[in-house]
Amino acid sequence: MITVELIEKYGAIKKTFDKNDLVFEEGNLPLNYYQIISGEIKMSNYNDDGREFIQGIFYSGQSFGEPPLFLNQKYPANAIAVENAEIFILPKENFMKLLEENPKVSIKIIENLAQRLYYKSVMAAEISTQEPEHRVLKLIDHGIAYFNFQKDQNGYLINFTRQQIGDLTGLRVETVIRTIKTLEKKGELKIINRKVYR
Amino acid sequence: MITVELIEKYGAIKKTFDKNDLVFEEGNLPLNYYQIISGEIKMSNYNDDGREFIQGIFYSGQSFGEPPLFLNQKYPANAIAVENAEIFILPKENFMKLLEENPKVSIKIIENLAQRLYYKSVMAAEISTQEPEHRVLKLIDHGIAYFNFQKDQNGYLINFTRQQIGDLTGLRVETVIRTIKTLEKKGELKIINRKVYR
DNA sequence: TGCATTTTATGATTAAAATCATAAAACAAG
DNA sequence: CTTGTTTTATGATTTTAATCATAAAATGCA
Repeated sequence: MITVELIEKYGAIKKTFDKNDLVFEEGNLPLNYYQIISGEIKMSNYNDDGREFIQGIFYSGQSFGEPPLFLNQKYPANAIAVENAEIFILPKENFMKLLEENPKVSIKIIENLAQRLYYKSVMAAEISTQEPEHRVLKLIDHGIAYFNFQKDQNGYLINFTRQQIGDLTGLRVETVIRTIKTLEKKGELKIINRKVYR
Repeated sequence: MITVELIEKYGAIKKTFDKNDLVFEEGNLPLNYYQIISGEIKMSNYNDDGREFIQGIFYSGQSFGEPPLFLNQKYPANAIAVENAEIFILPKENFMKLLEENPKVSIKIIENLAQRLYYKSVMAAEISTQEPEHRVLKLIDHGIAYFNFQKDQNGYLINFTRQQIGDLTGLRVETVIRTIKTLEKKGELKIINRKVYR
């Protein structure tokens, strides 16, 4: 998103996070802009009985957690490292200064927020009105376009666990397992030693 | 929100829409920036068996439909006038020119997108993991802060129909009616001749 | 290499919201 | 004022995904 040169010029520091480390926590006020150098970060909520909902998964080069930063509101979700990660951390004031002095970065931020809003619009409609098969397929097809799924001779490898698919679509893991099997029977996707291809 | 002076300077035209008129349709490519002068617009989807999901409701002064405009993607939902409305329509090229030449407007757009992303994050988590009472209350409390609910001696008047609440939370109208009654019994809200107060 | 944990899997049962049916009250339009 | 439509309401029934229980396979790591 923001080039290494520019973000470092404004005083960003690099920080490493181990797997399962918390980057920030639901309810806290935002102090920084975060941009992933390497690794994988998920943003998620837990309801009262511990059930998780994954808001999104972010990869190298992507930023996350900006909306509350712009609004001075508390984080609505947690950010957790799914695997070891290295992240640029830029204090809010420096970030705002960077934006002011580099109007083109604003456009990048807008495009990024627009992309995420688009994803949320599509998935919100899916989750609230569509049945499991439709939801899972939509998530997978979105993932092919916007998450970093790799294509090989079997098609696109959907490298999410059944649990992750459930946490992204609001379904329980058993339902996802059964749904994926049904979708395979219908020829919508392939299962090759437990991995899902589309 | 772009000032009347500025938006007109860049060639926006005013257009009126009657109740139930379509402003744009799901699947079409965006050509314009839209900003409401007066009236009320809803963005919503219909699933295969006609069930509606309302993405958001927008009021005077607010803009809508920008994400696909920035991304050159098809609209993921329809925009429909809930009541007679007047809207500024600014062609994409003019809008982009306006943004380039007025960097402060970019910040406004960012804040607006951030706000909508925040709402979607909160509601997505609600819809996928919370039970009806929790969902309905969350929507109402969000509405008090961000939709234009009026306060009187009974509290905030939630001027949504039960059907609208259902379409915003992914619940059926009968479920909303029963849920609201339960919430009243629990003292979370008031029902005064069928109107809901909080 | 062995052991603990995670992931995938499947069957049986349950619970909760959707669906179906029906109607009264409120509101809007002519 | 009358009539048609929308909104709110309630009871009975059904459906579907969640839950519960259990286990094999795969993976991670000490």
